[in-house]
Amino acid sequence: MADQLTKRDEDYAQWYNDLVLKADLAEHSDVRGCMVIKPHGYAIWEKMQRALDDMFKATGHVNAYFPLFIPKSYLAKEANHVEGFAKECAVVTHYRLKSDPEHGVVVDPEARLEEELIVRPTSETIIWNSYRGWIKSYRDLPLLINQWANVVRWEMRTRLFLRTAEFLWQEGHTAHATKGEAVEEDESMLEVYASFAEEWLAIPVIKGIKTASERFAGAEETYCIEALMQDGKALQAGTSHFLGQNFAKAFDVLFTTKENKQEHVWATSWGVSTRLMGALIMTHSDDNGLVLPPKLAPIQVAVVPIAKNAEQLDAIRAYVSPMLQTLRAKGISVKFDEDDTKKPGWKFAEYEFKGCPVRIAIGPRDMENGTVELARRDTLEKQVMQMTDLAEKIEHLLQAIQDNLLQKALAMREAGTRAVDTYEEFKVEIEKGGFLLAHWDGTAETEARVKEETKATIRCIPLQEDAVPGNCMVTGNPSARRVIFARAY
RNA sequence: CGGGGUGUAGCGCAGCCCGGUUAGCGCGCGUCGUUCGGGACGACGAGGCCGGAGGUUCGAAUCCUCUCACCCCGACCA
Repeated sequence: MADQLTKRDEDYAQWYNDLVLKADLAEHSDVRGCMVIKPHGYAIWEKMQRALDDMFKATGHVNAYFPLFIPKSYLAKEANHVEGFAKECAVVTHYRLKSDPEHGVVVDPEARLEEELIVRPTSETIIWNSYRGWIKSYRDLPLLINQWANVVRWEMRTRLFLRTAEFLWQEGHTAHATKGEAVEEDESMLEVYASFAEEWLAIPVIKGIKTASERFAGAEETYCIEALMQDGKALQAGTSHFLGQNFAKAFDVLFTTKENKQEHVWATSWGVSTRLMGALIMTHSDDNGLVLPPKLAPIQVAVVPIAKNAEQLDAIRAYVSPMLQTLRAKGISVKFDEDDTKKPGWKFAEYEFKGCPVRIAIGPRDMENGTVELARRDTLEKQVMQMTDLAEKIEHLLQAIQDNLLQKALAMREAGTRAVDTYEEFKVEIEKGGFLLAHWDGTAETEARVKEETKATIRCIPLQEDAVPGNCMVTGNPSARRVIFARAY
């Protein structure tokens, strides 16, 4: 892995950006830090949304929608929360424009809002303000709500999908009668994210908890899934926060227990964003462009006819149409690309850029032989195949590609994960990228020092039950278990 | 907010130092023809207030002043 990575490392950002553009997923907007998600990119996101939404529904959650604007006073109610987000909030101060002879259209100074509105960077505050009115009794609990929305965080520097000023996400906000139930919800949603990442995105992830310094602003515990990208950097792919009673207290959300006592409810919030698109792109792509797991590919099979004229095209269409019908009947999305303004070679390259898992080419030669030429995107292998039972073979092939991508990504992560025991060794190894498993004394001081000196952060304290005690690589003090260090996006 | 850089056709750039024909090139775009099993080729064509304002000069993309915008490196971050 190391070789493969260092090749790309220096201009990985450029490589990534070019790839997003070539694959026609998204582009930078003229609006500062914002992104235009193009149809191909959005189609992938929609597939993710649908899959996740089904998983949320299956675990008892329902969708709702809350306002984009948050009164400043709401945001301020939870001290840690506002402190964490204050530096990156877009603020609405006026509600009207007026025309001005000299400057065209200007903000009407008369129309200043009495209380500024914050464009939501996340929705805990506005949601908990509503929950106060919804939760009165233990009979109202648990409250399990998800929202699909956009949020705005005024980031200094942005990168397509990975960090944009506005991004799309889902945020779940739940309320529970007991701490145990809330923690259980956090863990179960983390599990949903982890299995979604592996089964759909074909990205293996490590489940863990964040250290205090990496924790969500306002949370008592932050659970996360962490993935390793091809350039050796880590990416936080999803989070699930145990909010304790912090928001219930800040917003006076009390319920009556069976014993007729008043208690604050326990809260969780959890989310994944369009950043998953970035994870998807960085995990599987190669130098020929995007590589999509079949389950998320808007077009799973592209069929390219090779015809010199309209008659040949008609013949090819007749030749393949039974197979196309069989594929479609199996729920496989197929595109028969008869655009005659593009040449076959152009289309081959284009479908590769866009990550289409399976491509089929059919020309006169195939019609004579009863064959097609089939190319798979993950391995770039091409083979001539008989038409017999082709639809079944393709169905299995799509599954095989899905599995292969996960295995490849897993192998990459395993190759990039190693244990280090001394800080000297750590400093050398961190330059090569990857996940470094090392002992840590549990203090914020040590964590900050490592970050300062090596740019590596503790990605998470893994949840796996394989804790072996040792001594901190920096201070030599006792450590309960190895944690995962990496440089991160 | 610090430190660097760039603004010339839809995109990517050259020209600027050393002022002087009608401002170029590649990609893309349009028409026609030949092509079509891995991003075809030829011919013709369309497209520019050279980021903006002021100045110097007979003459400014080019020199000077101011201004605006964007990009990169830091601080911040899902």
